[in-house]
Amino acid sequence: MADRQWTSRFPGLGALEPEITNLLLRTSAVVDLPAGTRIFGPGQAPENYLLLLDGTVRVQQVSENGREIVLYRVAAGQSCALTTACLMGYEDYQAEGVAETAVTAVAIPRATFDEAIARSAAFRKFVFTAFSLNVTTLFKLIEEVAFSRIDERLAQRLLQLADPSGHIEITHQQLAAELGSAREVIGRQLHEFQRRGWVTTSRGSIDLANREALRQLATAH
Amino acid sequence: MADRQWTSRFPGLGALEPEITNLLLRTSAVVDLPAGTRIFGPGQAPENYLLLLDGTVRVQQVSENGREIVLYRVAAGQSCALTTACLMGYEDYQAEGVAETAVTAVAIPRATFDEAIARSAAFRKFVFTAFSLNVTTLFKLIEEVAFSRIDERLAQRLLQLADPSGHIEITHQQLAAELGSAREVIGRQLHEFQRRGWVTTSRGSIDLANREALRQLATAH
DNA sequence: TTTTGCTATGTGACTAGATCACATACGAGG
DNA sequence: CCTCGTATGTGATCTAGTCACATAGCAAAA
Repeated sequence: MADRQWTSRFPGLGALEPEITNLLLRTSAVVDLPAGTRIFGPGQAPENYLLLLDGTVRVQQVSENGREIVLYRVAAGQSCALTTACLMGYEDYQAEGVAETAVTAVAIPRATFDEAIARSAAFRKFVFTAFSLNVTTLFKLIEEVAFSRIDERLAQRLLQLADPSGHIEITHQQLAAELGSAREVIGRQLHEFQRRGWVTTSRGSIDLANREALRQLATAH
Repeated sequence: MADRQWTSRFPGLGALEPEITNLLLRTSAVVDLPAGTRIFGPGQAPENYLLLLDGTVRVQQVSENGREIVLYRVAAGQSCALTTACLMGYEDYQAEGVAETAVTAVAIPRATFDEAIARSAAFRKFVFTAFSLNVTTLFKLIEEVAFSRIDERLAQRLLQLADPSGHIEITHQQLAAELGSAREVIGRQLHEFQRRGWVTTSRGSIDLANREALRQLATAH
């Protein structure tokens, strides 16, 4: 099957040494996970290094008092950098990873991962670059949470979550959990967006009516 | 001089392969940086992997509109994980690192770093563990910024910054930059702490008068 | 069809924190 | 003692989060 050749689907893995490619293809499994699967979380350390072939994984932080904030998403063609961190440092993170859609992923066992890291400069570069990119997004997130207005962050997130037709299936509560805010706040902001004609809302979904206006607000500083 | 043997001052580097230890000792320089030195920042990528022998480095995020927040500190005996990230991913971070005190550090050139990573499992583990630990602190920071009260965060930071006698040389403005808050807010909180007899303040410095009370507030959730 | 019940959303009052515009106060150097 | 830069104090106002509770949409059961 085509998945035998999955290494070619990751730009950084194209130039891999042949014996490393073979090692990866031989010892890794391609797995399918249904939407909603909890991939890792507190008390559930990931056992494999995951490369996403299809679908998206949402990584979120849940605080003691039940409040949530989405840290980042992992899309097809990316590796789950947090998984990396866990494998590297044997750290038990508080964050959890959830399959947001049905997910197809390559699961590289730790032993293979360690061996590939040890033997291949190209593989190291691939892993580190992915990891490093993610730290950058965390820095941006800290800055946004600390200094950005909630309406800007909401506009930005709506644009990010919308499908090509501008539709989003999401509740106010879920949007609040995206941004680490509160349901009422999101509701009021959406109300204002609707008043301005930028979105239309209905129970459980939102449609973008004026992406340009939202984009302008999102990039306003 | 004693610094020839600096590898022994990092627990994770004690069990290093002898030829790797030699490589590190041979090609790395021990450098002294005065307090206030900007070690890396936007447009100033670090050229070496730094291991701190003495002093502390403050890593902070500065936003476009000039607001600041301290991301973490690197203390003696630790490596600068962000430097790591830069070396790994060739990413240009927005964050900047500043020597908070006079700093003595080992500067490992990139070539040596790459070689040690390639050849030594122990060195990899040392680097990755340090990096991974730091991601954990970033997650905690995100949670605190998003969900914690400013008085709790201030109490926590005062305890962290105080010297053994409970004294801190710092202005309200600097404390605000520590926490990503505003000077007036810090001033009002300190006023309240003082009213309760937990601290005494004077121009440019603070003294802790009741650490236990501060600790209790800091760990309240 | 009507009822029931769960979930989503709306709303006002209140609190916390950030922002703005100033007013003072301190302390080193002239 | 005076001056000036920096640090701190303060009220008004705005934004966002919290709390308590009301209402609305929708689907399954009666």
